[in-house]
Amino acid sequence: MFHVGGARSALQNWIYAQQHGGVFVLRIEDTDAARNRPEWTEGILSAMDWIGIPRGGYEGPYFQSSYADEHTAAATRLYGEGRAYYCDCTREQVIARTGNQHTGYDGFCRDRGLGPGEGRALRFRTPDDGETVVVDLVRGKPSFENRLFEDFIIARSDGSAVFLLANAVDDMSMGITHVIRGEEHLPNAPRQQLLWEALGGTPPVWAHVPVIVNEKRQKLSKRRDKVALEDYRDEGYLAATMRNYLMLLGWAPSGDREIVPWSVIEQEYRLEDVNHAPAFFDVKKLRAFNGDYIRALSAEEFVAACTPWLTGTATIPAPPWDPSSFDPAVFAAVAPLAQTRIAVLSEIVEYVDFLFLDEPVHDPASWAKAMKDGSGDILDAAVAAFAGLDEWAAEPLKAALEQVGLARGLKLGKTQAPVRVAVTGRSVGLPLFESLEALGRDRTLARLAAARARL
RNA sequence: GCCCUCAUCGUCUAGUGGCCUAGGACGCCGCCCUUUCAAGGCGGUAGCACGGGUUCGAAUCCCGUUGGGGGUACCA
Repeated sequence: MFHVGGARSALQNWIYAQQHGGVFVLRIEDTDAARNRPEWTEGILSAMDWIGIPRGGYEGPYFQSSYADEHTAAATRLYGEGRAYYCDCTREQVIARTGNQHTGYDGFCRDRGLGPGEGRALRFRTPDDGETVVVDLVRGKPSFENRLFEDFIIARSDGSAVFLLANAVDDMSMGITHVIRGEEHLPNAPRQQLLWEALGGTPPVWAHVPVIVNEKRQKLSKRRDKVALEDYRDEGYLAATMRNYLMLLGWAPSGDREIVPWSVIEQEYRLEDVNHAPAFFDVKKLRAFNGDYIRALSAEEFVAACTPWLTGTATIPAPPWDPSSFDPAVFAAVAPLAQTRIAVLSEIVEYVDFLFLDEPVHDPASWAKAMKDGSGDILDAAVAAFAGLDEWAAEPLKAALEQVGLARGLKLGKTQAPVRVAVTGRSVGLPLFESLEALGRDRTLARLAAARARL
């Protein structure tokens, strides 16, 4: 699962590295073994590749868990230098002493001189005064009062390092100069910076980008929101749409433009220009963008783009028809008509299913609406008119049905309704006569007759 | 609670003291086109959170209020 917020961060890192001749380093932060699976990495890499960050285009992936020895060594060093101390307090004991769940650690073990041992975690001795100023590309120079930091844990009682320490150590050894990530990490920046300094390094430049929120203005969460990039991909959002839209959250290219080639974004994107407020992930707008991107495809590209939904893949469900009855030529003939009608690729199936199914799926509401009195007469007349056609093509079919309507004082819009439902099963769909042409004479006539019999 | 942070149409944004009677996009509404539905064309709706300053002049600068978001784990 690759979170859309993560995708946005990756894109931002990728662009920043490109613009400054740097390299984007991908590190999988898997220090919490209980919450990580090696196989998840492949999903992330392929999702990144899909959205435009090719394998090989970055350094890594590195796995944080494989540097555990370095992390431990750093912890030991910090302890040896008196920058950290062991603590055997449980959370409950701390709360009992402070009487408050939110006040943080009270420094109880600071000067107890405890050595390593069972049930003892290592805490970093934070400065008692002064302030830590972080250089941040999007927010300027946020400063934090050191006395407000609790002595946070840097190594668990089993000796393993936690995120804060592991990151500082890895960032230093990997020569990280810029850390571009979500705003939720802003409070971590000064702590990590303190660690960098304690370890003798020069802290990086940070960039904390506002989070993406849902309609309730809460940070997009895996639990309640649709956040997996793969889900959007499988629904039929184009990669180009996705990366364009993601970069537009909190930022806009020059001029009154929104849908722009990736090259423009690569050229103009500036973290310094990113808005400071959280942005709502608006799927309606995403859809609209995707529709635009789909319409911009050439006929060939559109057909190719639809293929996964026409055949099914490991992650995209197979269409409702028998694979052997799918005819690429027939699809190619109607594809341009569908191109202006769908906003996500998965919708292609319902537009063309009548061509490949033995029987069209009859939508009850459409049937009820179209098959009113007089429809039997229209169906009969249509069968008669169509059957006598020399050439089975859209134009003559249209002319024939117009005649049927003319004889009854009906506009084409009215006359075509029962025919459409009889043949396609639905009251809305592709232009009717082109659909009939693609379906063929025999099947059209058979469906018309079958519908007539059902009345 | 405490710390950090933010605030332009419903939403995403343009705007960096006069070009703003605030521009674009999505959404929504209407009209045109039309074999359904789309697409397309045209038009409309709607906003500088509030209160004080500073200034000849403030959406733009300062202060406060209110409201939002993030963090506050032996998670990352």
